[in-house]
Amino acid sequence: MSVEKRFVEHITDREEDFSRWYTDVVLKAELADYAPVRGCMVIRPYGYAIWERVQAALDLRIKATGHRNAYFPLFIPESFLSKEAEHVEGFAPEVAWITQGGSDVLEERLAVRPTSETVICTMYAKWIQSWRDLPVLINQWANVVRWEKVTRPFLRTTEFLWQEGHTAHASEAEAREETLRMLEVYREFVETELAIPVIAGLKSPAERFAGAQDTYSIEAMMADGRALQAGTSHFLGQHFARVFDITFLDRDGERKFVYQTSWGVSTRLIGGLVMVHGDASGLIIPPRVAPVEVVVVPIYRSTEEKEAVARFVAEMQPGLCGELRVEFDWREEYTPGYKFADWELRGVPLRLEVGPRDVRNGQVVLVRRDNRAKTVVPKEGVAAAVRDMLVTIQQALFDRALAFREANSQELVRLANFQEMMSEQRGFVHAQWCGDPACEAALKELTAATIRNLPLDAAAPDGTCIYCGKPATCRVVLAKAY
RNA sequence: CGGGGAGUAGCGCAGCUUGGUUAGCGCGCAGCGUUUGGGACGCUGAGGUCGUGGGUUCGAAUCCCACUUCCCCGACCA
Repeated sequence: MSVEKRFVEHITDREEDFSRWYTDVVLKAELADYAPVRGCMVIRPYGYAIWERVQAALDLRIKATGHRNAYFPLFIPESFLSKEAEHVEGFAPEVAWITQGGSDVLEERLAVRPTSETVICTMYAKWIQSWRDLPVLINQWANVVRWEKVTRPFLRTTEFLWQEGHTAHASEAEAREETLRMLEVYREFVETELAIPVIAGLKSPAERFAGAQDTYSIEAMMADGRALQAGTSHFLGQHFARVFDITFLDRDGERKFVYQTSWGVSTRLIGGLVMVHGDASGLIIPPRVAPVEVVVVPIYRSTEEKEAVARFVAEMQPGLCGELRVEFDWREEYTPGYKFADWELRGVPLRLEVGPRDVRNGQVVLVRRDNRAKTVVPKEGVAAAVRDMLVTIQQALFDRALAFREANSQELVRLANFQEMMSEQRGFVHAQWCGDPACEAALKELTAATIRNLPLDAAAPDGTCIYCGKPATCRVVLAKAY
């Protein structure tokens, strides 16, 4: 029996059934639970604590790039949504409608926002008069509703939490710069805080956001080799400005339409976190977003031992608690072994064991969640050792995820090899493309994989389209996606 | 939205084919005692509108119809 198997009793085997493993972990680690409403979930305190850390870390970056938070209404009049044809068409199938308020049937239906472009644009038209009013850099943290047919906790739920940034600029260049700036903020944020390596790139026209001129995304590889879109940033051009009449008087005395962007990441990131770092024992949370960084598990038999351990822990406590998120597990009803498994399931990155032996030797045992490596450290150096180790774990998780992605990525030029790869195993395929949507659609039909994006850091194309064999115009990453 | 599977105690399941007394089992939960360095053990105990609604029947967890929710595989989306 493998080490993993010996330690795990209640979770579906990850290799056997990845989907069930995912659901088991989300439920058993108490990140979320199914709500009594179709497609909806309850984010439980532990899961919400992760979201709060994600929010805090991202909000800091959003503000550092000059944006401010605001809040727009949940309800959007139907007429607003209908104004931009492409936009409505894109969202129509998944909009929830309010037709009645109290006992009165509404004259105009209200959409529960699937995204807020239309309300925000309506307000921007009112607020923007002069070039002096630009740029407008606003972000909102909100819930949105999309009536999805198939739902899964965190990955796709009817209602989800996200942040949506909406900006307006005087020039195209400035708006394009903003679009890429925020994409880069997402890339850095996801890689630094969530330890998830991503590929930043341009979406193909077929995968573009409804109403956008260009859509960019960051794409991550899950442990089953499938891709997860972890964030998007859109250059909206003047589409919405024209429809919602957002104009300003420029320095040259001319009235012009603004250029806009929008960008967002959602609670889906938590699903990604689970699927990238988790293992057979459950969750592994990168230290920087972990609600609990270190769990202290005391070990004792007799009352005397318990008291000795308690004194020992109390002496360490000031050094630990100052800047670390620490949990002390003094529960009487569970054995240490149970607690080990319990906190591993919850993904706490570092465990600190203190038993009679450690008290005698003036030491503690540190156990890493990611590789279960044990280190004995003297009591005096505990806080420093813990801090160091958390940094190490954060990096190790990123490195492991990156190595996994590379091991499951291939550069392919022949269609047959692509089909073979997608049928036997999953992963990312780097290939070249002629840019014809017909080839893209045919590839999807053939392999179930889609063009995830056109990586920004890719070299210039120098070959032929993997499907039609004509000269390629770009390099793409293909994968089956969530 | 199409195809398949499922809903019985907090969780995992049996019972249903062939309707018939108080609907079982394991884990978990509560109390007490012994335990505690990788998911401890004993004893005692609590816990169920059998997903919801309707129908058939003297009688339904079991048979029939509708609805609903979840899971898996596809088509659509963050």
